[in-house]
Amino acid sequence: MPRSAAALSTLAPQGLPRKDAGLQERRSAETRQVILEATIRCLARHGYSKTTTTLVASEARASRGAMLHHYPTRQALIAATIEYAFYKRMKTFIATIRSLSESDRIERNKGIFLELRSLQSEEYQAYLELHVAARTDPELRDVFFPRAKRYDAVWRDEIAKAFPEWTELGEAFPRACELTRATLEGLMLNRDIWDDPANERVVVELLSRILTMIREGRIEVPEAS
Amino acid sequence: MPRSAAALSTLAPQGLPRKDAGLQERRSAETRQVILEATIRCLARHGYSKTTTTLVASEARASRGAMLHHYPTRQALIAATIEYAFYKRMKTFIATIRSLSESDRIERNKGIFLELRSLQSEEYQAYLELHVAARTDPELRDVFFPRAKRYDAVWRDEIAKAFPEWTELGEAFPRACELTRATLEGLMLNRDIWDDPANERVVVELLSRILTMIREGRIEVPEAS
DNA sequence: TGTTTTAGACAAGCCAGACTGTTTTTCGCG
DNA sequence: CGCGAAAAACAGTCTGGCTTGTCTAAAACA
Repeated sequence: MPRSAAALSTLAPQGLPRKDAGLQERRSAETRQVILEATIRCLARHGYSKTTTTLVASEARASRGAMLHHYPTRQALIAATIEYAFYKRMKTFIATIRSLSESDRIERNKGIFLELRSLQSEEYQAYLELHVAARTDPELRDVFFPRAKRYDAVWRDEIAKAFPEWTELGEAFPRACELTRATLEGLMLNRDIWDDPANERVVVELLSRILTMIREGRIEVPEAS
Repeated sequence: MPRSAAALSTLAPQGLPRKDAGLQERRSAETRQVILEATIRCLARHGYSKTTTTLVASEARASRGAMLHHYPTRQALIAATIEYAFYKRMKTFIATIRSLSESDRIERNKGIFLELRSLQSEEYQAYLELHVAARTDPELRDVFFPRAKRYDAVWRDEIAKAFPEWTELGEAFPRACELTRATLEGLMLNRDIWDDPANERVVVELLSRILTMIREGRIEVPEAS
């Protein structure tokens, strides 16, 4: 199976548990994973600035010394978490997409609902925290945005593979994807404020109809000028 | 002119400069405004957690003592900034909407582009910082969300007044508004990552076409179940 | 034994809020 | 009109708490 350069498999995080490995290495990798999971939880629940090395260690039930052994600085911890969080979210998202029946995927646009669910995961919450923090924190900026752009490329690539029937639409497809993601992310962002599940469902349903109409050519997507 | 309970005028922030007032009160109000502007700048440029009282004071060219005189705690400062930032952004947005020609407003959906520009203001950047921080900071949460919900009501009310020709669509109009805002906010959120002005324009143009089709009844908006 | 992992203490730095002192404005009252 | 006290605005210091990264030492493992 030929893989594009931006495939998900090209960026599996390093240093995580593998079956084949000495006892020590396995133990070490396990600790690292526990720490990364704890970091995601802290980011999602307490925000970026309150995700201190102390808090992460306690959340991971590890000593601070142990943590700083695996991730010498907070930066290193955050960098590893960025990769881990994105990879984990993307992997389950893709897997779920692949498990859809053809009619669910094509006619009922179930992908939207999966994306919406993916945006509710702790991994995305953590990702959003990092994203917003990166806008104003120069150090984090350098760590976050290059990775975020790579992940975006992976996302587009995997989506294209998962929805082959859209490809004949050409540029209309990526634009539809951007529209979808922007809308869903915006919807999630305002969720606590609008606070109306019924209306939210209607908007998502509306988006679904719009996508169908785009696919059927009943809404024309403009070309870049 | 009868005003609805949620009109913008109902929540003009207190304690800001007025022409009629004693010298002391005027001076005081001026200082407060300078401080609030500085806070917005700090939030937009450095983020919530780095917006310290010290930084704000220096940005406002005021002493820390002066600042703590007007806003005894950081909480108080933030609360005042929330109100000020929203009011300021909303006011210029509404004013710009009102200045549109009828054809720009109705046929060309210029409102979308104004909203998009509004989302690029420092006031919105600050607002986003506060919003995201409020999700994880319990104290800020109590201060932010009640206000944010009030502002949302104001926004809906003012939009309804500014686009009278949509009202006959009934519930389709607020849903279209939510779709628009979600999409534009999501677009702004991903701006640094997607980083492609041409594509962004296309998506906005697509959104514009969608809105036109909704208004003309060519896209049916589902009802809440 | 030698290396990896875990544990915990320490110093340096920063921030919020409390505090004291200073200057400017207001206003009552002769 | 003008003087003096009260109040408001402004300035800057101090302390306690928290965080980070470093460092030493012990424990687990190969």
